[in-house]
Amino acid sequence: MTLKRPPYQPRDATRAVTIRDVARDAGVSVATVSRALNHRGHVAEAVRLRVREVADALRYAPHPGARNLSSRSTHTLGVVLPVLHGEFYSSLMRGIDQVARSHGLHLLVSSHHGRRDEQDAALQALRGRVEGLIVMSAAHAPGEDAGLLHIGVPAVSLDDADAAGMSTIAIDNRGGAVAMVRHLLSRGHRRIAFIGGPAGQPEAVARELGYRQAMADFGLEEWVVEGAFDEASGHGACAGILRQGLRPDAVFAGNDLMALGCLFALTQAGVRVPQDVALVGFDDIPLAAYAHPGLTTMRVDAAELGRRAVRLLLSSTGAIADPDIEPGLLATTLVVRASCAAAEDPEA
Amino acid sequence: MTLKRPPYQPRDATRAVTIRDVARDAGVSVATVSRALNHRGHVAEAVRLRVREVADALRYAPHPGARNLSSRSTHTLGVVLPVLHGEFYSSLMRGIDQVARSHGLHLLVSSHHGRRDEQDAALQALRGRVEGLIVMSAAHAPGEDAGLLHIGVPAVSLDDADAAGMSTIAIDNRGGAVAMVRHLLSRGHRRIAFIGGPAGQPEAVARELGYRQAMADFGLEEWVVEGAFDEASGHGACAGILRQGLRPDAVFAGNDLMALGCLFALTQAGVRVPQDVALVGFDDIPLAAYAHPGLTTMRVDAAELGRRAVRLLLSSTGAIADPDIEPGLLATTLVVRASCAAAEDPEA
DNA sequence: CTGTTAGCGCCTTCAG
DNA sequence: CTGAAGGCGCTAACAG
Repeated sequence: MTLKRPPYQPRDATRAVTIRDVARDAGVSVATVSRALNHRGHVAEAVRLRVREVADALRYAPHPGARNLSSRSTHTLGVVLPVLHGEFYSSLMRGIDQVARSHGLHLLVSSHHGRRDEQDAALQALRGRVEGLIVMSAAHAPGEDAGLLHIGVPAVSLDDADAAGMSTIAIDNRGGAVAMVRHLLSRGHRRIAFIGGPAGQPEAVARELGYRQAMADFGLEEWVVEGAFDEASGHGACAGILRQGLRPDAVFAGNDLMALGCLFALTQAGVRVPQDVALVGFDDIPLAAYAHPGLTTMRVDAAELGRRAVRLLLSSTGAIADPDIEPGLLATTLVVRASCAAAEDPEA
Repeated sequence: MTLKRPPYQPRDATRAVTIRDVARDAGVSVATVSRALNHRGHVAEAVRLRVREVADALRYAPHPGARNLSSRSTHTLGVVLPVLHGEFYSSLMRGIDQVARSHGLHLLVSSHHGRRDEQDAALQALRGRVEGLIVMSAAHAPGEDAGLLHIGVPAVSLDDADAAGMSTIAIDNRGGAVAMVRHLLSRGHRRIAFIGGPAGQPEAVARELGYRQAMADFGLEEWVVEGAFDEASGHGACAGILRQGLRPDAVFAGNDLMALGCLFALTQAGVRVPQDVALVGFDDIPLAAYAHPGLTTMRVDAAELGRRAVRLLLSSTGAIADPDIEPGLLATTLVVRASCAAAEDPEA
C-alpha cells in the first residue's frame, strides 16, 4: 500500500470552472452535465434545465483541449498560405472564413513566405490541432514532393501542382492568360508585350506560360519583360518598354497592380491608352474599374476559391455532401473596359 | 471486484504515434521520453540521443491538446478583428504574424464583421484555446462594455476605447486628421470638404472628429459629405461636391481609396488636381504614390501596429521584457505628394 | 434516465 | 538518473 499523496496541483489560483463544479452545484454527475450540455443521449428536461442554469451562473465553458483529447475533434481548420496580406490572399481568407464560420469551425492560420522550411514547420505545428488543412504550398521543383504527405488529415491544395493525390482546387491562371491574349488578338493586336511576375511564384509562372502558349499558337513573337507584381515594377517595366525602338500594340501586365503602374508611366510619357497602346491586367482589383481609362482585366475570384476550398475539404471529410464542389480549376472572367479598345474600332 | 472490461478503444486504425510508442521502442519510460524531448530535468546523454532517434524514426510529434491539457499552455494567440481582408487588416495580420511566429506562437483568427454577437461568439470560442488575445472590437456605445471582460487571458485592444483596464494600442486617427487639416491650412486652403466613412466605424469616427476639431479650432465652417471608405463612394461623394455651387479649395477624403475615387471623378469632370482643387487622403496605400498626381496622405503603419500589439501582449504576460513597448497611440505620418500643392506656390 | 469509471496523451511529482 | 503513477477536463461505455 502506498501512502496517500498530496493532490496534484499545477493549477493556478484563478482556475477556470470545470464540468465538475457544475455537476456538484447541480447535484448530478459529470456525465449528466456533459450529456445535458451537448444534447447527447437522453436527459430529463428538468435536469437539463437545471444544469444549463447552473452552468450559466458559473460561466462555465468546456475546456477545448480536454474535449479535443477525449473526443478527438478540434473543430478547427488549418490554413497555410504563402503570405497573409494583399488583395488576393485576404480575399481568399475572407472566403475561407465565411464558410468555415458557417460550419462552426475555427481557423488556425500560418504563412510560409514561399519557403519550404517554414512550410514544413507550419504543417508540423498544426499536426493534431486541426481536422483539415487548406494549403497553398511553397514553390517546389516539379519532381519534388510538396511536403504535404504525412499530414494525417484531409487537405486541399490551392496549387495547380496536385500533390500526392490530394484534392486540388486552383485559379486557372494559365487559361486566363491564354484567354486574355486571344482577346487582344481578336481586337487586332499583334505586338503584345507581357510583364511577368516574380520568378518561381506559381501564379506568375502560370500566367506567363499562358501568354507564351497563346502567342506560340498564333506564331507570334514573345516579348516578355520582368516584373515583381507591384506597382513600382509595372512602372519600371513599362518605362523600359517605351525606351525600346519598337512600341508594342498592347501591354499585358501579369497583374493589375503592375498594369496600374504601367498606366501611370504611359500617362507621364504622353502615350495615350488605349489610342496609342492597349493595356490589360489580371486580377480585377477594385481600383481597376476606377482607373482612367478603366482597365480591361481578368477577374480572379479569390473569395470564391476560398469558399470552394473549404466546401471541398468538408465534403471530403463527409461533413457535408456537396455534389457541386469538385476539385479542378476555377475559371477567371474577362472584364472588358476602356483600356483596351478594339483596334478595328477607330473612334475609340 | 469488478470484472475486467475490454480496453477502451475509440481510437481509429490510423492512430498517431504517442509518447508511449517511443518509450517502448527506446526501452525507457514515458517520463524519460518526455524529459529527453523537452530538455527538462536530467537525462543521460546516451539515453537522450536514443530517444531522439526513435522519436524521429517514428515521426513522433507530441499531441498539442494533451500537452495543453497537462501543462496548461497552448502556444497560441487569438486575433479577433472586424474583418480579415483589405489593405489595413491584412497588413495588421502580417505584423502580428511576424512577431508571433518569431516567438513560436500560433494564431487563431476570427472576424466579427462589426457585430457584437459575433464578437461574443468568437471570444467564447477562443476561451481556453489561447494564451493571449488581440482584439479590435465591434462598435459599441461609449458607456457599454466592449464585451472583453471575462476573457481570463491577457489581452490588448486595438481600439481607442480602452476597455476595462485592458492594454490598448491604436492608430491615432484623430490626431492624424487634425494634422492633415493643419497641413491644408498651412498651405492656404480654407474651404475644406471632408468625405467621411461608414457611420459608427471607429476609424471613420475618429478621423471625422479630428477634421471637425481642427476646423473648429480655426473657426472654419465644416463641410462633411458621407462616404463608405471605398472608391465608388469617393467617386460619388466627389461628384456630389462638384454639383454644389461653391467649389472647395481642398477635398480631404477619409481614406485613400475614396481619395482615388475622387481623383478619377475630378479628372473626368475636367477639374485639375492640384491646380483647381487640392486632394488628400488617409492611409498611404501603395497606389497613393503612383496615382497621377501622387496623393498627399497620412501614412498608417498597420503592420507596425500589429507588431507592437503582439509585443505589448507578450510583455504583459512577462514572456518578453520590452520596455519600449507601451500602450497608447501610434502616430501617423504626413506624406506630402503632388496632389496638394502649396496654394501660395503658383508654379505647382 | 443517470451515475461510475476508464481512458484520451502528456507532464510532473515522488520514490527508488 | 530513471520509473511509476496521478491528474489535467472531458467524453463514452457500461451498469444500474
